[in-house]
Order: sequence, then C-alpha cells, then structure tokens
Amino acid sequence: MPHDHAALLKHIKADMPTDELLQDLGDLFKIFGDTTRIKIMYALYENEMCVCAIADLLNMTQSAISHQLKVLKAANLVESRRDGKTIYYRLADEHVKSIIAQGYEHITEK
Amino acid sequence: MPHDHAALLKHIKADMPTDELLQDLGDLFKIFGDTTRIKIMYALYENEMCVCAIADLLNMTQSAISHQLKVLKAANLVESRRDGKTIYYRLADEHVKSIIAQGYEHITEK
DNA sequence: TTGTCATATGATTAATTGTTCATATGTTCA
DNA sequence: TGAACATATGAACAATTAATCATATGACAA
Repeated sequence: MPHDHAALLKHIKADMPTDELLQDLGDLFKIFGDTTRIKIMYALYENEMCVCAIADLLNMTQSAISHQLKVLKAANLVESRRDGKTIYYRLADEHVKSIIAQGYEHITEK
Repeated sequence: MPHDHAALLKHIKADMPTDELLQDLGDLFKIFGDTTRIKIMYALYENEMCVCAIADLLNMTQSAISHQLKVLKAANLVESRRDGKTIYYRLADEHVKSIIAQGYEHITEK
C-alpha cells in the first residue's frame, strides 16, 4: 500500500495561504519573469523615464514598451505622471527593488 | 523633432547589468511565476517533503509535481535526498523564502 | 526474480503571452 | 484648426509552457 502522510499534510495545509493568494503571488512573479519588463524596471531603478527614452534605451518599439508598462502599472509596480505630451514612469514602491535585489543575489552567488 | 535624451541614456546604460544577467534574472522569476511551483515552495517552506506527499497536498498528479520539481531543481531552488524508494525535497536556500516573502508583502499591503 | 511502490521522463496538446502592425487618443504650438 | 509629437490600444501571429498520458527507471521485500 502507498505510504501515509495524512498527519504531515494536515499540519502543512493549515499553514498554507489561500489558493487565491497563492494565485496572486504567482501572477505577481510572472510579471517579473520577462526580460523586457525586468529591463524596464532596472531602467527606472534610480530615475523616472519617459516611454520613448525607455524604448531608445532597450532598442525596442514604443508600442512594445507601452504594452509592457501597462502590465507593470496594472500590477502596481510602476506609476506615471504626465508632463505635456510626455508621460514619465517610475517604480511604485520599494518592493520592486527588494524583489529584484533578492533575485540578483540568488543568481550571482553561485 | 523628437525630444532628446541621449545624456540620460548614457548614464543609465552604464548602470545596467549585462543582457545575459538580465535574462537570467527574468528566467529565475519566471520560475516563481507559476501557481503550482509557488505552492510547492510554500509546502517546503518549513519541512522537507516527498513527492507523493506534495502531490497529495496539492491534489495533483505525481507526474505534474515531478516535472515541476525538475524545473525547481534545475534553478537551484530545491534540493533532494533519497531514502529508500522515497525522495525528499527541500528548499535550497534562504533566497527562496526572501523572494516569496517580498512578493507576499507587495500583494498584501494594498 | 517478481511484484509493488516511488519517482522520472518523453511526447502531445491546450492555453498563455510578447511582439508587431496599424491605428487611435491626447497634447502642444503655429 | 491643422500638423507633429508622445503614448495607448486592438487584433493577429509566433513562441513558450504546464498538464496529461503512457511508460521507463530505481529500490525494496518476499
């Protein structure tokens, strides 16, 4: 017969966040899981930037950048302000930096 | 004429990590960007677990779990040890916990 | 060795997703 | 109001990927 781990499972299950929260967590990391978006976040690490500057920097089309900024904004990872025709984006909070920094440590330490 | 930001770009470009590193960083977060893998990592947060216990816990097939554990292991996010027929998996290091914790904060704080 | 349990793996399929292209919206200035 | 610039958006296509199914590998016990 298969081996039993009902006792362990009961304990662990009690400590697990809800499925909804775990889903949200996965969705959040999914946003970090794209090179273009990572590059955008790095570009905004120190300063705000306008869309066309980001596009120039990454050597990509304005449209592609704009689509990705929309994704980042929907996840509350960036914020924006308008100044005339130009729209400047910046990181929304410190979590973005912490998450990236932790990931950076993980891949550079080994 | 389009507006100019050559000076800004030059500065930012100098501070950006290499494309290869940014790619690796994206690849790392991609792994966190799946609910099943997030659940597995949460399951292993406190204790090691065997594959079938994880499958039971998440109510998924052994095969699906095994495939995902392979992905996690390839990224050095989990490690394993064999005890007879059973193979136990555990988190590889503290970065996994930190990354998850940062993400958790981001989504629960607003 | 044979049977059973635990895990791994390869191929396939369905679903997700990032970029492109064309175009729309919004702002400024002459 | 019209022209130019900055940005946003919708549809379509290509590429990636997670789960499934069938099967293989590995360990143990009788």
